Amino acid sequence: MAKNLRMKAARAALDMSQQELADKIEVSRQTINAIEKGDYNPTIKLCIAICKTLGKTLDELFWEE
Amino acid sequence: MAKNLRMKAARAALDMSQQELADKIEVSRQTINAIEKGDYNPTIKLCIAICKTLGKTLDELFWEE
DNA sequence: TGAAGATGTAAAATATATATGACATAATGA
DNA sequence: TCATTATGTCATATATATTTTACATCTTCA
Repeated sequence: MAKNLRMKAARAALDMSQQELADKIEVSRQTINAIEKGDYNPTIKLCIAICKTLGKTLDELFWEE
Repeated sequence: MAKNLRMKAARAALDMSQQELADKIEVSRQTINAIEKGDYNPTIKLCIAICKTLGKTLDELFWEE
């Protein structure tokens, strides 16, 4: 999978660290890191939690043409 | 998790059985059934494959308010 | 009737998402 | 210079998504 730069950008726009995002969603920092890096194929539930925390929708952060 | 009736409806609109959808995506029929039934927390990759096959987007089939 | 397709469901096995702990490096500020 | 924070990465362990096989019910059609 490719890097998720949209997620990284959305997080940066809120001045939030990977650790802060991980804490809010209650997952490990490594999970957030791996998703942004493109190593993981996260579950829809986690994606939705990330989207809500970052104020984005699934299509905005995770849709692929 | 709640039943995914939007997915069920989108599939029905294309007159596609769970088996046909499963074959196109290359997963088991039980996986499709479980997702529609709400038993599973599928991966984003699988959700995207389902969306593309059904002509919908992530927000249309999997977003939750 | 009864055969076949569609769906729901369950148990056991396998694949993989995620956690935990640890270490390294770069950037920043005291 | 040093301490701290943010990030990247790895190895091992655990939780859970998914497969496989199987069986049951319901509908529909020959």
